[in-house]
Amino acid sequence: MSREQIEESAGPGPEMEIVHLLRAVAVELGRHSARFAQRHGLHPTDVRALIALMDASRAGEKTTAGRLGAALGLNSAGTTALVDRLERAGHVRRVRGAGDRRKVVVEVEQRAVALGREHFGPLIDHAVTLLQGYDERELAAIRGFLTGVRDAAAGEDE
Amino acid sequence: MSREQIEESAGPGPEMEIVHLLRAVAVELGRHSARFAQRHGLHPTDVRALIALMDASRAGEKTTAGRLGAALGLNSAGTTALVDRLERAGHVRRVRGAGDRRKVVVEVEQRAVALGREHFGPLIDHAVTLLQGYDERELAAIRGFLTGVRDAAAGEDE
DNA sequence: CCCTATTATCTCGCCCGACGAGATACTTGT
DNA sequence: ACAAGTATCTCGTCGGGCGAGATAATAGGG
Repeated sequence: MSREQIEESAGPGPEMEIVHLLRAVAVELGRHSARFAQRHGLHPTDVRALIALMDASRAGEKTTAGRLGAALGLNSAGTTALVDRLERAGHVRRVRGAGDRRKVVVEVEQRAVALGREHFGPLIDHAVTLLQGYDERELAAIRGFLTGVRDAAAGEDE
Repeated sequence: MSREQIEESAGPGPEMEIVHLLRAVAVELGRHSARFAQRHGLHPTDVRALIALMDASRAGEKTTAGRLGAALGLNSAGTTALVDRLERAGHVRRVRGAGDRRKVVVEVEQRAVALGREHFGPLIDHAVTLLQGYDERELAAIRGFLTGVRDAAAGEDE
């Protein structure tokens, strides 16, 4: 076992402190989403779905029911139930595919976007303000670290 | 509306890019935990419980069933079921409280710690290696940003 | 020291999100 | 036009989490 590995597991080195900090951030962001969910009578999966839909929308892509379910790791039955819930709550609407009429495109209602902005806006503003206090090199470090961790977490297996 | 706010909502400014990056990191860390869960036949809640138990253990604290449930937002029935599952799978053991015999202390089995290290170790090593490439000022920026976001996400409401 | 109030956990019955299997509707290739 | 393939939906079931209440142990007033 190398010296570094011993330090990782045994002592709170300066790097490990940041690793735990990042985990804490992930946990708190999760809690923050959960509060949004509970406040609007949604389930965690519903929030994940809305976020996925808005991400796709921002990238200019249409999201079908199947693609949404796949992104969330649900099977077709669960996907139908999910879209049913979101539609019943007025957060999305089903639109039959124009070219391929088997498909169902799920579109986010403006009302849901507004609710999301209302809840996550202050936190985003706060983060942006924080970032405005750093210079280019510091921003590059933050960006580089986050990118590295994201890619490592995403690609590590399978 | 100020110039900054227009940029936040409308355009992908340099700050918003990092904000989305942070969210992506949170999502990927969640997926990574989910893979660990599925691989060992656990539910997301079980993983959260193990992490909470190990955090407490690292801080030298004994965790009772009640405290564990409160940390996860479960009621007593759910907590009992959770500890039942973890105990049946051999990840924890129940120990009757020494001083107060009503309490049940939940202790993590070494086997579970080893499984966790096996799964999360490589990712942690990768993050530590990344961090070793930055100087003090860059590390301070990363630490400062993460701390700020964590506190904002945790304290924003209620 | 006993009796009541309080605390910690567990048991029981229910709800509902997610799954597997299969039905239905539409499209594509021959 | 027909068979094979694809996208979504329906039905029955499983299981995590909840509310209500039972049980066991501690703490406090008389």
